[in-house]
Amino acid sequence: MTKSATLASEAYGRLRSDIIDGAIKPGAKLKIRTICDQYGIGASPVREALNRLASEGLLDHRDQRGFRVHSVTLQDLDELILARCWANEVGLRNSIRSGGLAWEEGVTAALQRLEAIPRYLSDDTTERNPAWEQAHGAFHAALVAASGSSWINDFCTQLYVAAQRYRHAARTVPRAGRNEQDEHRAIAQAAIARRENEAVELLMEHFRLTARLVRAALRQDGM
Amino acid sequence: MTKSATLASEAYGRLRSDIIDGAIKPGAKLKIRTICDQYGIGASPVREALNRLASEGLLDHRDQRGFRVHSVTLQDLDELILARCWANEVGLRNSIRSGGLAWEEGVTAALQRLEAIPRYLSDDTTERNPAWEQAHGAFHAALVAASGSSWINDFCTQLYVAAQRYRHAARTVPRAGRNEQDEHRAIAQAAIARRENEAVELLMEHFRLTARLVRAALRQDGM
DNA sequence: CACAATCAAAAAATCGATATTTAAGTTGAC
DNA sequence: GTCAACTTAAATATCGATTTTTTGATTGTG
Repeated sequence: MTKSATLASEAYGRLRSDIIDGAIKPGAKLKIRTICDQYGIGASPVREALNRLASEGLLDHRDQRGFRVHSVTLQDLDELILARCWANEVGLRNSIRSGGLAWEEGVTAALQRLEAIPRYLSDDTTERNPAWEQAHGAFHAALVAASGSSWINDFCTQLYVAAQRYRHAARTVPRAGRNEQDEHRAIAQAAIARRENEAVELLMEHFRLTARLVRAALRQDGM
Repeated sequence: MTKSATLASEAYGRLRSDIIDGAIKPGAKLKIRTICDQYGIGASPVREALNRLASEGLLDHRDQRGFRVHSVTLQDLDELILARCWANEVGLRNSIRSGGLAWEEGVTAALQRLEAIPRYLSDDTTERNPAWEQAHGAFHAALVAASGSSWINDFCTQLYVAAQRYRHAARTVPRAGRNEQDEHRAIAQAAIARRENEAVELLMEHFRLTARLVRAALRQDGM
């Protein structure tokens, strides 16, 4: 399934998933020895994986004191959303201005794939569908793909990952009659039609709505 | 001087400096064994350092094929400047709007420190002064310190480091009657006086001017 | 009772050796 | 002469053991 060329990369992938999914809880300490035992991998590869994750902001690292999962707080959420809105606004505006046919096709294709996949595995919204999450990330990446700067694109995906962690950290996010599919379609249509301000506004609202729901859920969980 | 708690962090710091300074050339391959011999450090810490640097975009890494310094190209420079302008624009605008006394003091202090340090060690602009470079980075960080999002701040410093590498890669950057000190002071004054648009415009021009000089120098060096 | 100093267990960091993989150079067939 | 298959040297990746540091508990002291 996940066939990485090196054990370090495999450990990186698995840890990353576990952190994003919330299987490893925010604030939790990652003891190297424990991970080695669980994954059946030596310390060196695990260590490399942890170092990479720390550079990406998923983990905190202090010399001689090990690694722990970056904690989730309401303030961090605000800071995250701020950065996310900024990066995606820049990325989307530039893509709309200078994106060519390839960009349009990318957005359309990503949207179709997203709509073809069920959001949850079962009906009761408890079991997330990894395939959907994958397609969702690809959709948001496609929107800003023609930003003109790979730095911006990388930032967007990095922020997307961080945000995903928050969504999953909030145990019970109320769906509140929300229809994400409609939002996605509206954003994509406005973008491809080159209605810049409308597209940006829709996308920002998309982020802010998610943020509001997550914030409420976090408060309820006493955080 | 550079007293790191762990060998991995020390290797990270030294490699980072060498890469930014251009002592290790863009595109060069980093053989782990060689680094171990040079630094007198084992493979594990070196490996960790390399992994961190790769996550930050200073190195390229492919499984089983080692690490090499991310190459410098004219296109990459363009992409870098674009991202840098956007990130710093939003950082500065937010700081000017919501920055308090602490922010003002930070900018003022950083400027004073910068002006007190000579740009070059000798008169002929060949030998850069590390202390100045340090203060220069601190100044630019201070400008955006009150952006309201640590993500944005981190991105700005990351982009600053990447840009520094380009400045150093261009062997002979003509000074062309430029007075950086004046530029810095003008930017700081406009920012603190809350003249938002003026400050942003000055900062952007500051970046673009550097970019033009570097681009010209790179072309001359046949790149 | 608070506080410092000491000690022991746990965890992080590091090293040296080994196993795998890639890259390069050589040979041989067509 | 070209290209493929083989061989060898170099480099990456990994493991297991050792060293160093931190943490938490315990003990003794003011």
